[in-house]
Amino acid sequence: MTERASASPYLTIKNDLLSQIRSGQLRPGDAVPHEETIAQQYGVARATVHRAMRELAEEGFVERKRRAGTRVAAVGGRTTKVDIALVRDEIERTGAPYRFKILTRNVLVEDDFAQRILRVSSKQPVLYLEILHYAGDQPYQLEERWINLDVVPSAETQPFDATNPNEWLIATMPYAEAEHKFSAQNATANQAKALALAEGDALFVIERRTALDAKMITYVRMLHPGQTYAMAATNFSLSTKN
Amino acid sequence: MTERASASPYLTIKNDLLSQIRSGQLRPGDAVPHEETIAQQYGVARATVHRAMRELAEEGFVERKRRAGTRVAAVGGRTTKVDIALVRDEIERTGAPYRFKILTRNVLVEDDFAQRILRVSSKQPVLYLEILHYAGDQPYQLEERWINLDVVPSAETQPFDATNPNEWLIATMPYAEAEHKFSAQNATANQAKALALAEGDALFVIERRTALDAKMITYVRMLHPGQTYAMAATNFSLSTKN
DNA sequence: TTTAATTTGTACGTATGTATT
DNA sequence: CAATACATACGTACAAATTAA
Repeated sequence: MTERASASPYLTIKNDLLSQIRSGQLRPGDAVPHEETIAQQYGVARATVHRAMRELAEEGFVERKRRAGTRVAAVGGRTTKVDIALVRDEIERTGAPYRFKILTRNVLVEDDFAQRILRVSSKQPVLYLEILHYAGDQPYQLEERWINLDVVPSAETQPFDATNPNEWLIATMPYAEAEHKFSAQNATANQAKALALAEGDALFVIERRTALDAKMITYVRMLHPGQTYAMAATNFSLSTKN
Repeated sequence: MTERASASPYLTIKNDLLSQIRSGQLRPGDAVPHEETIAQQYGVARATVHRAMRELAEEGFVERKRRAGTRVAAVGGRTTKVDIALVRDEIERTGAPYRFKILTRNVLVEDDFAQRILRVSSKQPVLYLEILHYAGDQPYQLEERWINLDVVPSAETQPFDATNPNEWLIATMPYAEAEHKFSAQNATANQAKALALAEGDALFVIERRTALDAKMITYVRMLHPGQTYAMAATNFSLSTKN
């Protein structure tokens, strides 16, 4: 009930192999026939088979080695993809109106934590912000953000009234590299108050460090009520489209 | 300071474009030259350029439409990859010896929650397990697992003494499809006791539903102390190897 | 509405490079 | 050192989608 309409030959081959792997006809460790062999079976060029196999390898289903050939991968852990959407999109997708409020805003100099996390020297100023994002009247996310003013000096005078800091930063430095971490924390008194929770309630925390050219741009903690928030991982699956 | 040793032409092109996007020479919405144009610039075949562009599109950096051409993607949210390793691997990687203990084991019939979560009818039995995974003497993960005995009847008589249920299931049904969810919860009294925490402490929870051919195989909750556990997301980045 | 032009998407067959046995 | 099987590349061809005339 899965594989239908396999338009292009390379997708047909890819899906056929995937079915065999899933159904257990091909078990982990088993050898997959050579590209040339498969090409002849299907009456296609080797390049076509190659593409199917390359994608299966990228998605972790098979392992390929020159001379040794292709084998079904030993399973082990799983890899999933996670989308970290813009808060605004996330909220608006639920139908609720989005708004945000800046709770705290100040420039830190000689602040130990800021210096360490943004890897700046003691003289360099860092902008610290606390922002609360609402879904309608419900607090949805509390954002704690540090911005390296050495790299983005214009942030210091930005009003952040129409556009929130995250979206402003993205517009300013679109393709910086990001690194994420997920964890769980008990809400501090302050955090609980902002999010309308009780102190100690579990928070789902996303941390992000953003850098460009080895220079840290910003570090942000996004805190969500653990009861209501859950992050779904889109599962690697059968190759439907392309 | 990133692109060096760009072996193959297609990687050279891919990295060059990526640098231009990151540096801001190409901004979101900007048009990228046609494959043919780039091919001539680099003196390569169009297929070579095509591969570079296709991968950039897969990774979300550009958007391509026939006839309309290729443009740098409007940024929006970010996508990261998350590895959910086997507990044993995760623990052994820290250097600590791994062991596990089955705390609870019973067969549920007519259990509302089990029926709903595994989508089974009221007559079908479900195996319920609570397993504690240790890193040395420290409890590392509390696992709550439901197994659909209709699909995997042999689980009922499995001793699970040498191999833990997760690894046994993977060996039995290697390439089932999985769906993950991450969240934060406060520890119940029982959970806290098992994990040597205080009641109410924040837990980082990974939930997984595994299915094969539209039949649910197992549902599992993996609970971790929020203080010590953190999940890192490997960031999509500059195309280094292949 | 139909038709043509453009640009990406896939495929073919061949050739050569490269890691591994 | 040779043989093997994957990895990349070339040039050409045609299909499919989309825009413009």
